[in-house]
Amino acid sequence: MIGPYRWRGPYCQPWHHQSVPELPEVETVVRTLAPRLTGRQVRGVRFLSVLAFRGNRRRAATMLRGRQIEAVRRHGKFIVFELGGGPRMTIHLGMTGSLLWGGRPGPYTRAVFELDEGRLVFDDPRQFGSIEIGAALPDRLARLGPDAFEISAEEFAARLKDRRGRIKPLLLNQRFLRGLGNIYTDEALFRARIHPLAVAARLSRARVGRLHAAIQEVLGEAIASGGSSISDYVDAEGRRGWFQMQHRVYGKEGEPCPRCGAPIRRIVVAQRGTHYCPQCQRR
DNA sequence: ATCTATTCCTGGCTGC
DNA sequence: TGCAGCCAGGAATAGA
Repeated sequence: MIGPYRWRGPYCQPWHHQSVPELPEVETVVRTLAPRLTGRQVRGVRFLSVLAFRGNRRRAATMLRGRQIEAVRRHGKFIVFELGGGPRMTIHLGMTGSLLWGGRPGPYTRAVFELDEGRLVFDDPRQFGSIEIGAALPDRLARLGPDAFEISAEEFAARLKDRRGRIKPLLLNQRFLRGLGNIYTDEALFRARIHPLAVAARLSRARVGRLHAAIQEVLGEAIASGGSSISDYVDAEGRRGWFQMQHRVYGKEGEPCPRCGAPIRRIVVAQRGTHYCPQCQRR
């Protein structure tokens, strides 16, 4: 992995030091890649794994060949490639996906895009990521909720108002709000001092406001720390920016809460490891 | 609407 | 030391 660590595959550190690509990581990838990819022409595509692309790979390669990349943007956790005169392509990084500009294909490379200038390599050891092309795509993207980093406090409150589910599963639901994943959800709930199992509709106006602010704060800080090392990010060396965010609760079970000192607790919510301070985040 | 369980995958960790 | 088994989770899906 990255920074002070030598590349020995993506799992040199325990999980709680790992950043799964969520909104800020995808945003960083897009900001890095957009200026390099925009205007480039796809010369050819190789899919090195059956799982990387669900569908007819040969047809997909034909559809992509010769297309110009007109724009690269983020939609929630999806990376959207606007291709001239053709359907869109999306890449989702899943759990362990990464896109490397000019990278060399390695043991976990699932797809290689050869461009008129340069090359884009999609690595994904666990293969939870996916590449999609086709007509159904705009629909699928449109079904997602508003962007977690763009939604206003008013709209956020309005959307929460009649939801009877627990707050954490709701925040993870991409059709409710797009972009948050397990880690930043825990971090935002901690900052807002809200219990992950609190019923969404029953949160006070003040708490909803705090939660909205906490989400913006956490995502903003993470993007800023990712952005600060963008130039490093691009060389195959890595994802340094992804690890600069300091987690306060995620992966810190048993460690003292940075606010009150009580030991951080870990429970399972919606089949996800969930970290919170039982003292600061009351039900 | 909301909840739970299951599936996909693999490296690293645990425990015997 | 070796190795089986478990664990992590984004998202789709099925079923309650």
